Amino acid sequence: MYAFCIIDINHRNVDRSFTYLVPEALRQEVKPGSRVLVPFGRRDTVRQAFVLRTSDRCEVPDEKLKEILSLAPKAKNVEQDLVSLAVWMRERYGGTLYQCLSVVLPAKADVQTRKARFLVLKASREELESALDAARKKKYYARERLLEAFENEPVLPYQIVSERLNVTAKTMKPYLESGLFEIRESRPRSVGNEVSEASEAERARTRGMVLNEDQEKAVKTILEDERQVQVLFGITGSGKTEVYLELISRILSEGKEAIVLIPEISLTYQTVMRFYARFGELVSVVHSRLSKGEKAERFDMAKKGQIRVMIGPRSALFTPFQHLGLIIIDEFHDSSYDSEQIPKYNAIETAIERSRITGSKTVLGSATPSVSVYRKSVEGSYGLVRLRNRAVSGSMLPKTSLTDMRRELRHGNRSIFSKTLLEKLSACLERGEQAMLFLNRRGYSGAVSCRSCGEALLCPHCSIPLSFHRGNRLKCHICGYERNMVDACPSCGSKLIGAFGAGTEKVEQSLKEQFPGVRTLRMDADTTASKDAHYKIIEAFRNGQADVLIGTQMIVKGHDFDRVTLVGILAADLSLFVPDYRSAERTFQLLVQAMGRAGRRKNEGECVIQTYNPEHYAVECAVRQDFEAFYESECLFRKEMNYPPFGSFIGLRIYGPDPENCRTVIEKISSVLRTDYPDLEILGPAEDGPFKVRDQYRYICYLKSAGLERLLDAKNRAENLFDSLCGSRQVYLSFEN
DNA sequence: AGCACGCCGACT
DNA sequence: GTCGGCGTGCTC
Repeated sequence: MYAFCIIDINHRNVDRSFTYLVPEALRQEVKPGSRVLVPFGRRDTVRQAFVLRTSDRCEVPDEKLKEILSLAPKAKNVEQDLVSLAVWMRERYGGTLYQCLSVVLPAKADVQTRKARFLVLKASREELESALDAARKKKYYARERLLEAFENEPVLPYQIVSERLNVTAKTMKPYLESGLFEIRESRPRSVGNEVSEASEAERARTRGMVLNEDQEKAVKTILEDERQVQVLFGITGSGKTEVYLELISRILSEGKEAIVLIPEISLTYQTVMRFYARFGELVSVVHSRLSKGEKAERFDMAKKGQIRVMIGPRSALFTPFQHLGLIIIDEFHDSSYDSEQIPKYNAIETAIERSRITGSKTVLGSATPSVSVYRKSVEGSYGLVRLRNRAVSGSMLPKTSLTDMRRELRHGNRSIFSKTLLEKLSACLERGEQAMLFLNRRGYSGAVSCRSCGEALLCPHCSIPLSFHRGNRLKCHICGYERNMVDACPSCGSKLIGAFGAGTEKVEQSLKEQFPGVRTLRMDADTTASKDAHYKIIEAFRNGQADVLIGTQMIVKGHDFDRVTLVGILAADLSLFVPDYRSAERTFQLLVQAMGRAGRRKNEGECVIQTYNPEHYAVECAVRQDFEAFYESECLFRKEMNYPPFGSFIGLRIYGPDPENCRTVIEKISSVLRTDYPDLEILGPAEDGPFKVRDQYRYICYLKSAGLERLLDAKNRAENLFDSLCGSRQVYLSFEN
């Protein structure tokens, strides 16, 4: 028996598996995940190693192999759990263990053991307001936040204040220097009774928060049900957060800790404040803008138990809590839970694995659950809890109308807006209410092509067409390459070249033509490039500085705007035909989320969905907000195609600057896999779409099978082959799910 | 990471 | 002639 081991040395040069013989006496105990001691190197120094997997076959000649010495005396601490998690991630998603470990384990470098700092408000409320008003003239826009923050609690952790989210220490500086605040090194409990009274009052208010019947039942079921994973399926506005808060509170009272994952985009100051109001300084936040040191510091506090609730996107999953009791993933269908970097891990799967290792519970919350997860709860392997009603009484789901743009075209309407949408927009603006227009394409229009020869203008670094933007510019939406618009076709010289389709820029322009004087804000990748832009646009819209917010999918996620009563979805089908088996699911989710933005409060909301595919089940079910019907139709399709959850697949991608090298490598790997894994369905290799991205040529090969296990076996084989085939040549390997 | 092999400058 | 610089490469 052979054991494939990772030596416990954090360095790329030794970050590959080494094969050891398993002595007879250890056969029972040596299994994937166990820690062993092995002789390593010329000197046979004794080192710890992690067993990745065992096998009765190996490609290294026996005479080179050494024997495992013994099991490592295992120190059962959280580090160990996280290492196991990294081992699991490496097995599941590929890459090197070094890469997985660096994602999972907090950066050891520059951990400053600074004391937590607290901001104490010294001034009266009036003084604060007038000082903030003065500062506002200098474009410091933190006013409302600060007022809100210090309303109930004159002492707040500096990190929470300075960090609503995009407001940096620099922005805070003028306030700090104003003398309004004092910074203290530790929580000033002795500052005065009024401090603790105020915070106590606030706590009491939220502690005694009354859950409605549905919420109460949800909490009870989630806590009492045996199953490790619980799906919380609640329509938009049904009050999932209250359920989270109550669950956390129960978990804390058992002496355990909780992690709350939220999509990066909805990590707003309000979200954090709701948790802070309930749990005070036990709550902390991590997010991508923190420096390594800041993040390490917070993780360190979590490890020591000074922090017991961690909120953050994806990476907060790796908070080194010692007594983890609960992982909550809000809006778990969100695509930000898929990492784009190697290891390309999925935070849902990884959270479930972490909670399995630690014996804690995972709660997956969404208004639009993914088909794969929902199926597990239908099957009964996950628990399912529903919130069927909106928590704010009186608020209801928007009245929705579907307009067929093919018909509009037949009636001579060639504009981006249907007649219905124009009428409703006009009425909405007249009432002085706000509207949101959603279009999943940025720029002015789409591809630029020649009407004479049909050639499209491609990005020189990526094999996709350039998009036309305002100011006669062409941009690549993958790599950001930019150039001026051409006046003749580079391939045939014809002057008949033009751009097709409409993007958010064109929507903005057309809207201004239709409604002169309308105040608009546009939010897409182009307007949110600078650091605080995202936040500024949202705030400006919230404060009523615009009538219409136009944007790509980033406007539909989680933001609550009280005064929005109309949502227009300009092209519901744009996301429908992207080559991904989940495109229908994504479209359904996007539509339901977008519709959920209307009528969040007492005003009744309306929604207009424009589409060229009104009969497609994703569109049709979204209009009726009928998740079950969508789920049934989608399952038929997935089953037919053997797509998840009815079958598994892994995409094996080889990429690099030289297409020939890549092709040779992927052909070699796929041919070996074909002979060694005749039971797997192997598609390709073929050029990936797009073939070239940032000057890297990409080939892909799909492995399909009923279960994941054989696929992971083949994946390991592919990695070993890849290592022996190309050491340091510029060819890279990654896996897609 | 460690450690060995290895090929060029100033020292007993 | 040899001690020692750290560049390169290997560790099952």
